[in-house]
Order: sequence, then C-alpha cells, then structure tokens
Amino acid sequence: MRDRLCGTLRLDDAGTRVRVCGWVAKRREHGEHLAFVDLRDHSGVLQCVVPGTVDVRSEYVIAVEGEIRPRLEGTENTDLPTGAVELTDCTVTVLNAAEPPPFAVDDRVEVDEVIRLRHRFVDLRRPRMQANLRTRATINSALRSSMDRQGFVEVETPLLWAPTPEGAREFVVPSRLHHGKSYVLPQSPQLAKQLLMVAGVDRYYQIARCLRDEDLRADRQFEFSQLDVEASFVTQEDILAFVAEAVLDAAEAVTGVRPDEVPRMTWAEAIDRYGSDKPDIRFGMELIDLTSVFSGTGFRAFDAPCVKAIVVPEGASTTRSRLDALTDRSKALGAKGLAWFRVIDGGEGAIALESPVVKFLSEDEQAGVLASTGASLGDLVLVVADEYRLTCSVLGSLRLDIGGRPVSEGPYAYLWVIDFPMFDGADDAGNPIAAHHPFTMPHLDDLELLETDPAAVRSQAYDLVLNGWELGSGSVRVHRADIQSRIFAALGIDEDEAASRFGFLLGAFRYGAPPHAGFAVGIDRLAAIFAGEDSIREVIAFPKTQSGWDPMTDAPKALADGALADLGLRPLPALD
RNA sequence: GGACCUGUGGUGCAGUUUGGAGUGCACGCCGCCCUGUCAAGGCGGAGGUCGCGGGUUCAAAUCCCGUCAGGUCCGCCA
Repeated sequence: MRDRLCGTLRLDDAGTRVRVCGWVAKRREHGEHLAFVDLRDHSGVLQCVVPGTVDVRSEYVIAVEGEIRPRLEGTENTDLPTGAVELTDCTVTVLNAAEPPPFAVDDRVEVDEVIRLRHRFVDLRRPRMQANLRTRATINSALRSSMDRQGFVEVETPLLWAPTPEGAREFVVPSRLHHGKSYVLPQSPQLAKQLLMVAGVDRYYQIARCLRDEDLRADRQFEFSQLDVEASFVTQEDILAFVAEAVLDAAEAVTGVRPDEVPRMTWAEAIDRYGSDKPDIRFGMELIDLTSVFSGTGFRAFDAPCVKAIVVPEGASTTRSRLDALTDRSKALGAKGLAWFRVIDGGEGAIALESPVVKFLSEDEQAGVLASTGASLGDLVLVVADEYRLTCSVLGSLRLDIGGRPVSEGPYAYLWVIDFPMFDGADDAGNPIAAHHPFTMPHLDDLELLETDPAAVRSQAYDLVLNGWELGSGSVRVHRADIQSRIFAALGIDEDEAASRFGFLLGAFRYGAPPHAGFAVGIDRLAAIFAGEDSIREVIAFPKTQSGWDPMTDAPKALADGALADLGLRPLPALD
C-alpha cells in the first residue's frame, strides 16, 4: 500500500516515484492550479504538491503517489527534516474522510487533559506522544536485551493472585465459581518471584504490570509497569550491579550517552542532608544542623531536639506573602512553624540577620547561624525546630518547593540509597512497621538488635533514585526460617497469623530456599524522565485521571443487570 | 479524608479584583477568492445553558453558599 514513510525522505531520494500514506496535517490551496498537502505519519511530515485543487480536510486518511524532487530554490523549509524535498505531481486517494478533530494534532497547542484523554486516539497522533510511546518501547527493548544478556530468564506470573493483607490496597476480582471468595490483582509479583527462586529459576525478570488501588499522582497510576528482577546466590552488590547495568543500558539506548557509575548514599545520610529518602542531588541547598547552636537557647521555638536550616541563595528579597505561604506549607507538613532570616548588611562590612524573631536570639546564636550556614549577604535562611525526622522532612520539602526543578530536566542524577531501616514507625498496637516488607534481610551486623532495639536495625534494602523520583527498590530476602521468625516476632505477628498470611511462601521455603535478592524498576517513571515529561500519564497510552476515571471509556461503570448476581454479589443500599 | 489552583463558542485565552446587554482576541470550522505556500494570505459567515444548583441584587461570567469535574500536593502508596 505504501513504499516509504513520510518523514524519511531526503535529497538522496530525488527522482524516485513513491506512494506514501498518512493523515492530512495541513492543506494550503492557492487557487485552481496549485495546492499543498502536508502529509503526516508517525515518522514525520512530507509536503505534497498537487496540481490543481484537492478535496481533503485535516486528518483525512489519504494515500499520495508522486515523484520526490528537490524543492525549488528558495522554497526549502529548514524547520522540517524533509524540508529539502517535496512530493510533486501528486495523485491523492482518499482512504477515509474524517470529521474535524476536537483539537489540533500539533505539539504546539496546549489542550485540557480530559479532552486529550477522551480523544486519546487523536492525542496520540501528535508527534510528541508518538515519540513518547517509542521512547518507552526503546526502554523496554533495552531492558529486556540487557537482562537476557546478563543471564536472566523472563517468566510470566499470575494476574489473579491471593489476597495478602499487607501493604498497598489491592484490586479485588470476585470469583464466579466460588461465590464469596475473590482473587486480587497483584500489587507486584513479589511473592511469585521468590517462589521462582525456590523453584531453581536462578535469575528471573519480567516486565510486569502491577496494580495498586491507591490514590493517584503525577508519578502514580493504578496500573504501572516494573522491570521485576530476582536472583539466587547473590549479594546486594550483585543486584546493584545487575540493575545499574540494565538501567544504564536503557539510558544509553534512549539518550545515546552512557551515564557514569551510580553514586551511593546511606538512607541516614540522605535524610540528614536532604530530608528525603529520594534526594534530588541535582542542586544543593542541603540541610544544615543548628542544634548545637541553639542548645540551651532562651528562644522557646528553637528549644527542640533538632534545629536545622536551609539557605536560599539570593532569597532575601522573598516577599512577606511568599514567606507566609512557606510558613503555612511548613505547618501543613507538620511543623509548628517556620522561622526565616534575611541576611542583610550589618554595617562595617559585616552581615546580620533580619527577622521578626531575631530579637529572641542571643548575639552568639545569631553569629552561630551565620557561621554554620555560611549564608552570605542577600540570602534567606529558613529554620525549623522539632523532632529530628519531622525537621528533616519539612525542610526537605521546602528545599524542593523553593529550589526544585522539573524531574525531567537534565542532568540525569542517579543515586543508590542503601541501608534503609528495617522498621519505620509503629502501628496502632505499638508494633514496628516493616519499612520495605517483612521478608527483607536485616543488616547482618544488626541482627542482635532485632530483640533489643528494632528501630535501630538496618536492612539490606536499597532504592534507586533519579532526579528525586524513586525509580525502584529492592532487598536481600530472608531465606532462613529462624531469622524470619525473629522478624515476625519483632513485627508482632505470631506463628498462626504468619501462616495464614504467607503460609504458601513459608511452606515453600522449607523445601530448599536459596539465598536470594531482587529489585523492581518503575518503567513509567523511567520513560517519563527520558521523554522529558513530568507526569507518567504522558508515557502511558491510555491513563486515568487522578480520580481513576477514564474519559474515553467512562470506566469505571455500573455492571449490566445480573453481572453482580453471577459473582454472588449484591449491592449495599445506597448511603446518604 | 484534607489543602490550594482551575472551569467562558470546537481549541486556547482575556473579561471576575470594582456587578450594568454574551463584549473581545487568537486558532479551528463553513463559503468565496488566490500559481510556491509551509501554523500561507484576502473577504464574508456560523458557532455560547460563562461546569451545575441555590442565594444576594433592579441587574450576576463577575459577590455569597453548596456541588461536580480536572490538576498539584498532604494523608495513602509494606
């Protein structure tokens, strides 16, 4: 039907007769003797010259036959890769007429996202979206070939799985054959891939769809894809090497540049310096500790377990309303408040602090702030005083609010965050909560702390971070029953509960579980960053809105009459 | 569950602060003209429950209350 793609034609092709197919991007008529048709396919746009008039409209699907010739002198279009040539003496065949599109198929127009999603088949026709889909495909392909090369075998795991009440909320699939019982869609293939290790698969990977019934964000959809990895007889170091190899292969495939080694930082350092377990290390504004400056302070607001600051370069001119907004933001994040200090000229070549609260600080404290922060004239110093973790997280958020850049903006700053804590926080009963999941191997140096000081136990868990987004996480798994029992004990899970929740896994482990470890990389996030997008929706063909609505299909929808009964379900009376 | 921002012809906006006729801009659409344009150009035309409901007022796109939808964020995401 066609013999060339529109966007591929060049001067070298001059003199050849070709037939191309695509959509009418633009028609320009010049009376009864001449018309131009810009023909678009996924590869680009080609100008077709029609002798006479042509009865086509935007987005008509047409085939055009003609001869490629160099453009007339002075009519070349340098904005177009095909701009040195044009298809001349064209015969146009209309393959399908089209109504005017609801919005222009053009990267230059901004369109409301609901309208784009309702007509996604038109939206995806836009060059930028075509490029995004292809960037994602390039990543998938590079990841697969990298894992293949590294000796991993791709295994598919079930989408219909058993409920495991732990972690993310699961999508439920009621059973028709077993009324009252349900499958769930997997929030990840975590347990399946560990079983594959017991099964002797040795090195597994899968580009796996994961489903989580949790609230959506710019970087979160109900369903997303992971490069899921698990390997036996390996250490944390091996996993970091496997995953870095695959991700850097993908980066090279997309950008043409292979990044350097991925630097590492411990979780504790990330929290301390950046107030985040996924620090964006593309810029500074690191957290500065002022606790010792204010030990024994007379200023009650700073009489706290931890006092930290960030310095906003050139921030002294920040308006009062903006500072008030930052204070509100700090409170919304859980801080009691926010203290700000403008660094002003103190006379005689010195600098000084200016703030409504500066009068509550001693001379030594003011000097200590300036010395510790290294702030200079014209800067703004923001101070939070509270419990350690809260102080860090609030300042970490403010750092991003003030200095943050779009995630997709270069340079690409990869980071391994290692040595995550084993437990983080406590549940209503006062038991620790597993920071990663309960099959995570503790740091061997910290094993004895499981019973004495669980909060201090580090785990062999690790995250990969890119430009402040968590690209993925993984861990070394527990394969020994004795250590697993001690972890369950620390979590307050007794034998019966463990058996009912994870019985099939623990049972399998009795039949020869090898030491194993794994990881999962978020492909949507990786694709978004490489595509230059700040939302993963731009690299998903048919995404949903923040409330989980699909404007194209109108899902979710009420089921047809009888469908619920087939599943043994009956709706509850409406609440109002 | 919560905070903030947004909602005006097919698309993108201005108009809202300080109430006064659906007023305007750009693109698109329809018709006519045009032999080298390329987001072509010229002339003419059509197209609107100002998200929805209620209230205040002589009068509401504009002020107030509620509600729906979208986005960003907090919670949530082992």
